[in-house]
Amino acid sequence: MDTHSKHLPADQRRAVTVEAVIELAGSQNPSEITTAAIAKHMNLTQGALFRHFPSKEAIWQAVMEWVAERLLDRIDRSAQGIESPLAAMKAMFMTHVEFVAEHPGVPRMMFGELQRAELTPAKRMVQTLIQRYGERLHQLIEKGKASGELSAALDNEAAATLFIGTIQGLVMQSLLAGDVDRIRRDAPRVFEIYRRGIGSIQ
Amino acid sequence: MDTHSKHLPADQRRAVTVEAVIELAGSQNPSEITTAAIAKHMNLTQGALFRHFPSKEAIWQAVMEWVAERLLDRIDRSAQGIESPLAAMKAMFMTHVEFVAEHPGVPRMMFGELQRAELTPAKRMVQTLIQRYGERLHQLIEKGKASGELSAALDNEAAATLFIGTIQGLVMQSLLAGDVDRIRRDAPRVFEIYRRGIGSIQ
DNA sequence: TAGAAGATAGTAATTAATTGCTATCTTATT
DNA sequence: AATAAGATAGCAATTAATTACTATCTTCTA
Repeated sequence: MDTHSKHLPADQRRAVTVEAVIELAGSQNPSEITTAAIAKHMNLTQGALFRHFPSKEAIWQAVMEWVAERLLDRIDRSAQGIESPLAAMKAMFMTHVEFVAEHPGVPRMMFGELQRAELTPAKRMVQTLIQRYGERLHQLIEKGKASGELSAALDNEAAATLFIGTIQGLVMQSLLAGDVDRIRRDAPRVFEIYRRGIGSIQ
Repeated sequence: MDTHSKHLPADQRRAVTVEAVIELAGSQNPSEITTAAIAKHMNLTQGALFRHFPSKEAIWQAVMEWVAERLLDRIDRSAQGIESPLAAMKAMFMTHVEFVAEHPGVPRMMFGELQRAELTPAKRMVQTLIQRYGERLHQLIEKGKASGELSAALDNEAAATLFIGTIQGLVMQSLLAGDVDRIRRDAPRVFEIYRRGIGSIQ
């Protein structure tokens, strides 16, 4: 890779663009990322971006597709082959946290996208991502109840909400502290409380 | 209120402005609220706003001051006189949730402000608000450990992070569902899991 | 296989629209 | 009448998108 030719095939250029946005979102407010900033970060002129995307909105959609694909794939693989539902949930949690620590702009972009009044393609993508995420959680929770690892009286929806909220809380703390690595350090400690909250035994 | 006179004293006009922003943030992306939209929502011309605020940044600072003042006051009063630390925490939680349900734009503005790269006055205000919020939590947690209501092995910081994250998760769910009232309905269910997570007994 | 022809990708400059802010004039209140 | 508050109109800067032109790569034919 890194052929020093400035000309890249369209699909590669699109991939580089997505990566550029995700990198930028790690260090600045996602809603303030301009097409000029994106282009500059990838050593391209602003106008050239529109050779590969019809609009800025389309860029954001591509970014969210990238996120949804990668995140779901990674959490699926992390839980695979783990017999205990609780252990699988912890693996999912840690993998998600690792993903977020690698790409701190991602959760902030997602939250920002959800805020939009209009139902943009990117927002719809975030919605289906979280929906699919929730399906994974519900399956594990049900399995956990059946195996007795999770409290039989557990409220499934609330447990799923709190699972995701826990990560959101970690993101918020890292924003407060201005320290991304804090997420990795705090994640196991916070999950331990969550685990006690949903588990059947102490 | 609602004196139909168009001329308002400066302090009242500032108060109305803050309320307008908070209302708008409840139904649209806070980062996309323009001074023109604020003015329109309060039946004023855009330029007139700058008679009362030196800059847009100053408006946001005023909003955050309003939020910090009200929120801290309400959670303080809600916990006052409650002997049990756990019960006090629940009261705080429910009061906070009620505040958020009344002003759904508030948590989204706060999160959005934390994302900014620059340290704006509004961002600084959010930081101190959350810091003070954390102090309240730490006190209650310590008291809860002493009284035996909370697990002695509980990780204070993690418990505080999760407390706020829990609310953030509820906000996210309401954004997904496009239904603010959902927050009120889900809050007790989610808190119950949190309570199990930090409590000493089942 | 050489090279013309076409397709693809990039540049630089420009445009239309938006936005925060200001200067000037008008109206209302006390 | 004096002053505070608001309306109107406009400026300067920013931003997404477009356009005319150029550079580079690919493919097909002689």
